[in-house]
Parts: sequence; C-alpha cells; structure tokens
Amino acid sequence: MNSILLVEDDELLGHGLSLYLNSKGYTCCWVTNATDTNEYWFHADLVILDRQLQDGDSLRHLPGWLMQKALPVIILTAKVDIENRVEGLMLGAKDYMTKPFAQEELLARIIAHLRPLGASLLEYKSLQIDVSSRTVKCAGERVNLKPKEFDLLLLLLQNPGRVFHRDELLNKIWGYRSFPSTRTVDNHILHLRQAFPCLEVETHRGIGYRLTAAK
Amino acid sequence: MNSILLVEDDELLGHGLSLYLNSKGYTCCWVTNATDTNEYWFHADLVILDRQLQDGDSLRHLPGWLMQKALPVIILTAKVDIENRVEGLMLGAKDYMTKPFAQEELLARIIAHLRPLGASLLEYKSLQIDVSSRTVKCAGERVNLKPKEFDLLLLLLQNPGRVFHRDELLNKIWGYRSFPSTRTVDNHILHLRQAFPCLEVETHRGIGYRLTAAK
DNA sequence: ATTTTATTGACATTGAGGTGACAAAACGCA
DNA sequence: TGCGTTTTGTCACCTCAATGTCAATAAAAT
Repeated sequence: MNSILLVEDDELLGHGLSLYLNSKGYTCCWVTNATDTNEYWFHADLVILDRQLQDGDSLRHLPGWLMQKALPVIILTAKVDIENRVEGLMLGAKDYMTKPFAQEELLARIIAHLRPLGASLLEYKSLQIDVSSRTVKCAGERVNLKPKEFDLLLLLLQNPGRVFHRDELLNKIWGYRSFPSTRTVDNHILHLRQAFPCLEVETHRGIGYRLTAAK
Repeated sequence: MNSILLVEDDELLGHGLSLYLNSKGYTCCWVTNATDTNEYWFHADLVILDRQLQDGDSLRHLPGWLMQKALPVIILTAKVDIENRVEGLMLGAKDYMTKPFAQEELLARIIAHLRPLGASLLEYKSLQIDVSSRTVKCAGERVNLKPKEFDLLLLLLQNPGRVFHRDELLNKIWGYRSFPSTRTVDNHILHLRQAFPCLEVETHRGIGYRLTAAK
C-alpha cells in the first residue's frame, strides 16, 4: 500500500484530501509546514505539495528534499500563470495542478505517477512476460528464451486464441516474404512447448497454430 | 538526444509543435494517424498523443501500444471534462493537457517526464554512482571511468532490467542517426564489464544489452 | 606536443537458428 | 478398418552472422 505525503496548510482542504486519499486505500500523512515535510519525506512514495505555506514558498525546499530522496511530486497552487507552472516543473516536480481541482483528477494523476512505467507485463497462467526486459518467468523462475522464441511467444500471447498461419508467423517474426517449406516454425513452437508445459499451443493442421485463451 | 513522437492530425498545430520541439533539441517525429504511430512508437522516448484522430479515438490503441513498449504519454485534447482526463490517465497516460495550452508548459512537462526520477546517487550492488560529480565507487574504491563509459553505465543503471537496442544506445549516447556496423558499443560494454566484475550485463543476441536488475 | 579517450579493423569465439532426415500422427478414401 | 499420403513432431548437426576481444589508429582534450 502506497503512502502519500500531503503538505497543505489549508485546514479544510488538507483534512478533506487526507480523508479522501485514505478512503482510496492510501496511507496519507498530512503535514502543514516545511519542518514536518522534511521529517516525513523519507517515508513517502509520492508527495502532494501545496505551494504556499505559512513559512513561505515551498518550492525553495523542493530541490533539497528531492536530493535526499527522489519522489514524484505533485504541486498544488492557486497561481494560474504559466511561469509558475514551468518553474515548479523545472525544479523537479512531476505534475502541477491549479486550485480548484477535482478530487478524481488528482487521484488519477496520483495513480499515473505511482504506476511503474515498465509495467509492460503480460500474464498467461503461471507465465509472466516482461516486454521491456525481454524476460520470461514461469512460476516465478526465470527462463531464458532465445530471441526468436521470445518474439514468437510474445506474438502468441498478445493474440491469445487467434490462429496464426505459418506464413503469417514467418512474415511477422522472420520477415520472410516468400514461404519455403521449412521446419523452422515447428521447431520454435516445439521449443516453447518444451520450455513451458503450461503453454497450450494447439496445432491446426494445414493452417498453423493458436494459443488456447487462458482465463 | 531524446526523440519525441508527436501524433497530431491538425496540420497547423502539428507543424508548429514539431518545429518548436526540434528547436528545443528534441528529435521530433510527427505522424497523423494510428498506423504510423504504431510504426514509430518503438523509436520514441516520449509520446504526445492527440486524442481525436481522423481514424477515431486514439485512446482505443493506447493500451496496445503501451504493451509493446512502455513510454510516458502526454495526451492532448479539446475535451475539458474530468471524466475524459481520468479515462486517459487510467489507460496508461502520464499526463493530460487541454487545448489551448502554452508551448512552454508542454515543454516543461516533457522535461519533467523525461527526467529520470533518479536521485543524484545511484546504487547497484557494491557500486555507487554520483551523477552530479560523475564519479563511481566500487566497494568504496573510486574508479575512473571515461566519459562515454560513464554515460553508458548511467543509462543502464537508470533503467535497470530494460533491454537497450544497440541502435538505441548509439542514438542516446553517441547521437548517431544512422547505424553503421561498428564495434563501438561492444567495446564500451566490454570496458564496463572489465571494470566492474559485479556488473551483470546480459547480451541479447541480435537485440542489444540489458543490466540485470539487482535487488 | 603530449596525454587521454574513442573508433576502427582483424581475428577468435560463440550460439542462434535453419536444415534435412526420420518418426509419428492426422487425414482421406475406399 | 486398413493403407497411402500429407502434415507435423523431434532431433542432431552445421552454418553463418553476431559478439567478444585486443591492438592499432584516429580524434579530442589538455
């Protein structure tokens, strides 16, 4: 469960937001000044930072805080002019919202910033395929696939249930434009089947292969 | 040299923005439809996506595109209502801007999203990398790296686990736009491997390299 | 000019993956 | 059911392109 540090000296807004965020399942820590911010910064996964605090413009502290621990920061402010937004973003913030704003939008932005970018994770039964690292885990165990094998697995997983012509596979993965009789596709299908017992690849005689849609 | 994919079917805005981004030092690729987006997605570091294209709502394609390669996406739209913003963010976008907007703010947001959330101190096993002073310590011992070697190490460490195409490395670190056959990348990888026995760089034959995510 | 850094080219090494032989299975047809 | 044909499964081998490696050269920095 992610924890959010809310820095807001407006009692009403601070109270409302912290309740709201709590209700959405976040651990929300609400502070009202720079000193407390400093203290709680380390425990947060994301920071919502009001720009005007009683003890001054919170932006002054931002670079220092970020240097201690890098976090996604969403700045809240009443100021609407462009220069201020640009300044906030340039000082290290990830996002900038102008009051008044809708709770729902803030929440959506929080989710967007907390969501890991590399989450291109495909799942099929006990398989996990990470596209960006080109790695496959089967029941938690890393399995090494050769490049073409990985490409083939990826294509099948991205279209579960669909029948692929051998020719289509040769074209999409091997880049072939003519289709000689070859055992190449079979070979790679074979390797995948051997590597992953849980992988249900149906043979469609005279056509090609398809991956049984997992649920 | 970061490259930005601009998906915008308004001629005027598309042209203006691509010029602007180019003038700010980005390699900007401007396309106007979903098909071309699909093709260029892989080469981009960040995507600016207009929501309404001639061939429909671009949000339909977003999850599919993100699955191929995870990228920060900024959505542009004329729609102002909250539901639309939330929808876009929930589908995987990192940011959402409503037209009309100021170029400067878009630029600031681009910078914010491309800026690695990295603290100035990166760690990997027994390595400590100080980004600001460009120094590396291995098990407490200062190790001198050549500039390009440091850049390469930094890029890998900022994206642990991710596979980098050789072309991508040549582009990001060497600024190449064409990709001649060269032993340059291999050489620098070699030097890093020799300098740091603890550095686990996987070779992905025919693709590139990746740093094993340490934990 | 001297030192440091980067790139190139030659050569060794490796491993991905294709090839073809053969076995096994599926299919068609009587 | 049985036989012949076609398609697929399986395996071992072999090729070649991609990479590892190093020394020599070029380029850049000082």
